[in-house]
Amino acid sequence: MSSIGVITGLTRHQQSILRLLEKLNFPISAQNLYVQLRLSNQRVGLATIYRALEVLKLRGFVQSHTTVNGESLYASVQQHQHYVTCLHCGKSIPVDSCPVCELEAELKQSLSFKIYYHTLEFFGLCELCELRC
Amino acid sequence: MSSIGVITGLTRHQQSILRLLEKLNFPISAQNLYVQLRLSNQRVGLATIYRALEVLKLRGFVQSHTTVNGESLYASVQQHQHYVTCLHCGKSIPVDSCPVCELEAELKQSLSFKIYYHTLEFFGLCELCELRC
DNA sequence: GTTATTGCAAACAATTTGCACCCAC
DNA sequence: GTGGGTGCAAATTGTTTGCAATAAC
Repeated sequence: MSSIGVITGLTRHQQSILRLLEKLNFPISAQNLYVQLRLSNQRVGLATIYRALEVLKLRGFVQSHTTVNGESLYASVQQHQHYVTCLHCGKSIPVDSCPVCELEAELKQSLSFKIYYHTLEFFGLCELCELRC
Repeated sequence: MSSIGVITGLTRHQQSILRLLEKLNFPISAQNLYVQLRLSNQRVGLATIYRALEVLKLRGFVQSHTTVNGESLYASVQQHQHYVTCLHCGKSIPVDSCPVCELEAELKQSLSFKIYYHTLEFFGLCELCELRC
């Protein structure tokens, strides 16, 4: 399901942030989103971005996770991409397959929760850091 | 693999924090760990706890994730427990099965990363919040 | 006109850092 | 004694809040 196109009940900033996240194919921080939007000459405040991301998360359009250095990264749930991340240097590489979707379908049946999406991430050490540690 | 018992190269606080996390069967915040340790009359500073958790994460003994309200929770990787979490109220319920371990084994073979553990979480709305939203 | 949204700056809170002290070896 | 480990307090930083100005309808 693509969310591209106008979605009712979203403000203009919420719309443009969602568009941008859907266009990007990698997770991005709020601060970085702020820079991007200002560069494309949109007059927007950082607080608005945080408020918009909050709403988009609550509505199930956007997901976030926290990096090794404590920063939150945001991405469209459409991306549905998983990563292997190095605990030491933070380097991430994408993982192609996802064994979770089947289970997700089951849970949607069996639980009273309405499930929007899932996150899956592998952690370890990359080749370089393994040598260094 | 149980880590209970003395692990070489860990300081006393790192040891006791790891023990505590292994004894608890739920994720806990650093601040909360601080309270717990002080209650069991250990003289320890909050900074030490953050430093210890950092080391334990780097060594692959402990994993963390961020709650809906931006707080980091820490858990022993032994727990290997996944959750469905409500985006609105933050309520979490555990998920029994895990379809990921097989893929993890594959990745360990095919990637140059040394993988310690994975995180998997489902997000959505619980029954109550779905009605309220 | 009325109401929700926004930008800005100030406030907040979790986490990190600096540094003197302490403990282990 | 020497080195790393530690507690405390101060500093930092990502995020949130208060509020007047602005946009939406």
